[in-house]
Amino acid sequence: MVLSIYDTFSRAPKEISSGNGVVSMYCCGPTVYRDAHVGNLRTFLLSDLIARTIRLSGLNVDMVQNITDVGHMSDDFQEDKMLEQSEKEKIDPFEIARKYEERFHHDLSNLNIIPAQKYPRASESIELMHEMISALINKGAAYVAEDQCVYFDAQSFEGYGQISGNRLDSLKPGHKYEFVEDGAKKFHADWALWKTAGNRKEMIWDSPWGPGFPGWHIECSAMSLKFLDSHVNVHVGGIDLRFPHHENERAQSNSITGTESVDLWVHGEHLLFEGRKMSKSAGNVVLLNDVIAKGFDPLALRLCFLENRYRSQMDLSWQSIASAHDTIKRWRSKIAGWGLSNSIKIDSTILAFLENDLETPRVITYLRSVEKDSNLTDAEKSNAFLFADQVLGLHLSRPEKVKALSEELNLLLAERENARAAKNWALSDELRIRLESAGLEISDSAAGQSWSWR
RNA sequence: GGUGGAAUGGCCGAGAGGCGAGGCAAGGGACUGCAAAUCCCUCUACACGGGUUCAAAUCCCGUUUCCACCUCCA
Repeated sequence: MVLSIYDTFSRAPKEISSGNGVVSMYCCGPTVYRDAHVGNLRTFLLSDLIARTIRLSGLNVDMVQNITDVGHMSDDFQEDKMLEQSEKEKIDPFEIARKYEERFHHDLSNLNIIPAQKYPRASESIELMHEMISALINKGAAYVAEDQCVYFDAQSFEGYGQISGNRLDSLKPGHKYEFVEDGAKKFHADWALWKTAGNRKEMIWDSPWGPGFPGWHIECSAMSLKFLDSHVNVHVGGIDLRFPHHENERAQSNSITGTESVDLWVHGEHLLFEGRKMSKSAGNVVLLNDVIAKGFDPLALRLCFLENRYRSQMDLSWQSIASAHDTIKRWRSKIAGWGLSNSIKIDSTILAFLENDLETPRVITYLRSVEKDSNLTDAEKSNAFLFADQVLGLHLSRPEKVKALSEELNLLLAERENARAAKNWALSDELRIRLESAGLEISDSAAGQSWSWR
């Protein structure tokens, strides 16, 4: 068996394909002008789940994720997101890019996401894009307009819109935004491959069409074809990218290769936070660092995502993160008690759930039932959890990290032990409150007082 | 207007023709000096109207509501 995933293009589950036992994957990466929020991270986790499941089935994965550090325009179409942020922070745009790129990798690591093989940067792939744009012009799929920009000719690509279901003739120009007819494009659905510099002074490159900068969609085509040998087995991205980004990417890539360049399009649904879309204006943008700052294990967020289907919108809340945090803690402690084995046996039930369109919610439910099943031995329970954890990635075999206690807390603990020995309950309770507010969890049993970090 | 989804108990959410997931919250109990943690128990739902079927939350038709995308949002 191999993994089947729902394919947006054919609207049905489809088995993943591979060449020589290696599955090529491309995942649309971040635009590094700000921190990734937990919604972005959900999509990045999706590619990790796919890659881990593929590996569990015995195949290899070659994954590429781009870093967009130029060409992604702000909502008003006027300014590059990078330059806008550069203006705000008074830092060079490339420094901005490296800063947020670094933080992006840090977030991935905190979420226990296995790194891709390559993270090519748009700003370092300009030559690649030039080559592709030239090739598209030669094939008659793109044209240089009067405004010195190069546009893709949407009508040249038969089957434009098949991923999203949109049709060129029913796409209304400018429905969402006020449509500004600049006269340069031949058709309203055409998009820019290369934009002329105009007044722009930073982040511009020379090109056969004059100084300028690349459009957003061309980078993914250029990088995916270059670094994955002209064919992508699995393409991953957020649902919002289905149209127009992936539609345009497909048109570009297929025009170059003359074939269907992507086998399987996977889209992750969006995340709401406490019932609302995360947005700056709503003030409910949550970062992984916010989760960590509240004292939660970042992997609690991972568990929250795993408990929901990747294709469903989900509603995240602080309560669900807190609950996931406790669950992971309990599992780690139980697994430590059951004992770890150095050889993990295949659990075909779990594998079947995963290979059937990444049914991680079922895996979690199954694990909860294993946890409670008194007919299973400790070794069997431990094996089920550790097998699943190869994909779940919750570090379930890791003993709870023990932060060193400060001297002050040590003294308080000793003091409380004495108070308990003297049956001075009032003092003992008061000390417990102080210890708990410092983040400790105190438990008393016949064996005496013990503690752990919350 | 076009396109892609969704509607399940106080909340979050799996399930996709038959035997009522699970979690959180709440209430009760065990344990405890009292707690915390843990364990046990309780609480029972599928938007509306038709249809198909022995049987529908699940399939079909219609309605309503919600979300997303519509030309540079993960």
